[in-house]
Amino acid sequence: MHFSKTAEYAIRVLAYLHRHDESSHSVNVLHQELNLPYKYLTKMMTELVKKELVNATRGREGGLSLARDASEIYLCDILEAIGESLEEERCILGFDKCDSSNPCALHDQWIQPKELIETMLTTTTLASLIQNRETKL
Amino acid sequence: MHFSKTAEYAIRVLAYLHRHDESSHSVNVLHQELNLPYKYLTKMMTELVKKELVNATRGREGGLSLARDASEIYLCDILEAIGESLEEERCILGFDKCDSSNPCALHDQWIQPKELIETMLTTTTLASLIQNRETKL
DNA sequence: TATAATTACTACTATTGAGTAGTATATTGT
DNA sequence: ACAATATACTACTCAATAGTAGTAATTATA
Repeated sequence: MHFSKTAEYAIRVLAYLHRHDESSHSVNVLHQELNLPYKYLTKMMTELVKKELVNATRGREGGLSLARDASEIYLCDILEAIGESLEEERCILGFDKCDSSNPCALHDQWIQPKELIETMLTTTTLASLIQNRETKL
Repeated sequence: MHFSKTAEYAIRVLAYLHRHDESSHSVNVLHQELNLPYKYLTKMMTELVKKELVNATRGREGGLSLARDASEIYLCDILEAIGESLEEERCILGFDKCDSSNPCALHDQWIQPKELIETMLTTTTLASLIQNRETKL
């Protein structure tokens, strides 16, 4: 019941790019500032570029920056981009079809936590993440 | 953001044992009734026996049954038994120390969903799972 | 006592997520 | 032009979860 490493990394990197959006940043800088594995990051960032969440410019003085306004990048967009969509329909016990008219044994108990998680992921933007105070990235 | 297969299987099996607690049931029966992989089940059940959630009797006419009253087996006990404890302290972004005085960027947003999940897992018992209506296992 | 039915044990294979290595390609400053 | 600094690509290794195979140990019943 937690995010994948990749999800952790992606959220932290994108939040960093927003918090320091005065310029672009190389993978090497992100690697050092956020203490994330360099090679793994390059791969992940290439993916985020393909999914059009991030702009990349090659060559000397190149680097990475957000492709959209931070107020328009939702956490669910990030998960989607790394191939971990919300799976809103997925049953908590793994059944193919599970709804209130044909529920699994855990259906009722899972409704509330599930909805809070979904609300959190679909309403939280990168911009809202860092507005109030200094937090760890 | 979902349970492991092992967690799904364990919850379903234990709920089944409760729902049909007039007798014990062999792994073979559980395998057929719940459509779970036989060999994988034997391994998992052996583990649940060691963790004293399940009683096993060997030999002909043997089988498996709940070791405690279903009203005293909480979902978090099941997760604990299969080696997936709640990790209440674990930070959603993976930081070692993360609390309200030194929060990660997602700390505030994660508090509510996290608490609802924990409440669900620490208050839901096997007995409460199946009391009202017929649900899928 | 032999047999069938059962759990328990040891040791594999398969798949996936995480991480590494090496190199090709692009861009900019000198 | 060239060197330095970037991203992009291909192909690995490593670790954990999921699942399989074979067999040993146990026990009730015929």
